[in-house]
Amino acid sequence: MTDSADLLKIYAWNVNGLRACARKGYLDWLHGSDADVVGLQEVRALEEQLTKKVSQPEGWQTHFFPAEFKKGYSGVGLYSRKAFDEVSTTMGEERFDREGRTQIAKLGKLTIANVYFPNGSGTNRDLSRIPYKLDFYDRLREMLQPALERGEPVLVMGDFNTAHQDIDLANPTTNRETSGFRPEERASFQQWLDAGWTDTFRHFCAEPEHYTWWTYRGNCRARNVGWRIDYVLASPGAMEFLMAAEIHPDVMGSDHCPVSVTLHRDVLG
Amino acid sequence: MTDSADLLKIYAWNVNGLRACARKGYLDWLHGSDADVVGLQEVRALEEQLTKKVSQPEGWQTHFFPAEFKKGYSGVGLYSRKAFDEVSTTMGEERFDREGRTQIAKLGKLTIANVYFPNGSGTNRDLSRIPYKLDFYDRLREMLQPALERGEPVLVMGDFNTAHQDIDLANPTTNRETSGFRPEERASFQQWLDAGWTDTFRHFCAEPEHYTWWTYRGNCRARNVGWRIDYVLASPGAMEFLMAAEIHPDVMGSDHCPVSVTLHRDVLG
DNA sequence: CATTGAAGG
DNA sequence: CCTTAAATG
Repeated sequence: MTDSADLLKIYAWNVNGLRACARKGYLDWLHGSDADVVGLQEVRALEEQLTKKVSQPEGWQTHFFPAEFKKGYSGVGLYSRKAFDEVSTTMGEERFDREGRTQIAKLGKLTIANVYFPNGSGTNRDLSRIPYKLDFYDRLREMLQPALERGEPVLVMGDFNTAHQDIDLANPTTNRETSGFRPEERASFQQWLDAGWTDTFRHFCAEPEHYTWWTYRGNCRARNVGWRIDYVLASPGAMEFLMAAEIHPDVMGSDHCPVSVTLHRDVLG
Repeated sequence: MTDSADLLKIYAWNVNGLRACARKGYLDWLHGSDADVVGLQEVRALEEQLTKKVSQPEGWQTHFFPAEFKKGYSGVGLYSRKAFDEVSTTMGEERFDREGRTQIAKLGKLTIANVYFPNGSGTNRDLSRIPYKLDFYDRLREMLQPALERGEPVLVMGDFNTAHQDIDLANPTTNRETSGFRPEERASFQQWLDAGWTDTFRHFCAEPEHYTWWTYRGNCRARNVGWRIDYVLASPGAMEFLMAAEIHPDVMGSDHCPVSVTLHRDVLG
């Protein structure tokens, strides 16, 4: 029998600007949540631009990794009730590291990669950033693969900016050529699964109409015209401890909603 | 005896972005007002960016003159219940005309110059735009002087971006070096009076603490820490018909408030 | 402390 | 449709 004290709940949320999200109640959500760890994407702020209540909330350990080449762009952040043993941010390539996209944290034996994968759309709504996005997918996967193969528990979570299959977006047909659902992007996502990672939400739920992002345009969220582009992937070593995977569409504050996994605490070793 | 049907009421208002001002009730003010003519400064929009209710309100004739070299910058607009006989916008120098600062309208014999005088502060909060501002003052004054000397009724109204005397701002001492109250700017304003123009508000009111602009910072408007930088100047030919000059500090929607003059309708000839 | 456009999403 | 920064006031 497992009671809640034995559980570890981990969230990933693209907040689309933490300052804006904070105005809409981020701290209420955080303090009221059952989260042990929260990974944010698109923080879009330097730590010093945040209020102290947001950057260092009572009862939480935080780490921020902003983009260094452009203010207000990208950026990831981690919150944990218990201090991480280690947080690293390098992918070994300056072109990835400078965009504030990746934090890899250790909590006991568990590795948590909090990631904001690149958007494939370039400056003029073109597809010019797709090669960078695919390279990023490859580099991170190659980086984490050894730990997976050693049987370690690893989570890769965040905004992948790709819907995997037709079931993962409301309008697959009209979006076949749209960045985020193009064949090469979907194939790149598939490579993670082929390499042994599990899409934790799909592990528990085969139903359609579960999305994590809705454009602000045209009232899409109310109509649930969305995309599932935020995921928690788990290595086989983490799957042994996986109790649940959820999407939280009722949590407001961003155009994305949080996603989560619940693990048995034994995953920490 | 003069009743209200014999009066002509003319307003000038720096709206600090007409789209923003419209969100805060500009049309309610306009339709509820006793204005015959309204001159706006800092419209900061092309006519096609305005809603039709704002750009062509029922019962009003309108003319807009935007800056042509930068979107969202400067721009003046005129509203009149009765059609103008003529509206011209050129000062004869491209460097002035391209910034959308001046409309000179004729209503019968009355000439109304609706003007957004340049701010003296340059890009880096420096004083680099003061020479341009002073040249603008000179050019417009020289342009209008012949009509004044012919005895015609002329009004020059709008945001002069200069407080004339100590009485015209809450903190004269600390602002002696600030653009808007520097000696050379005040002298340039004084030249209008020396040339025969009357500061209509001061004609009726010698009291201090009457301001037309308050910075949004630090709750200055509630504390009435402001500047009188919006004026209606009248030629001797207009002064003959002047009944009142007012400041309307209770009209909200901008960091400036409207100013007005009331003339006898005989000024139209 | 506001407004605006631009880039990015 | 929304966030952010930069220019401007």
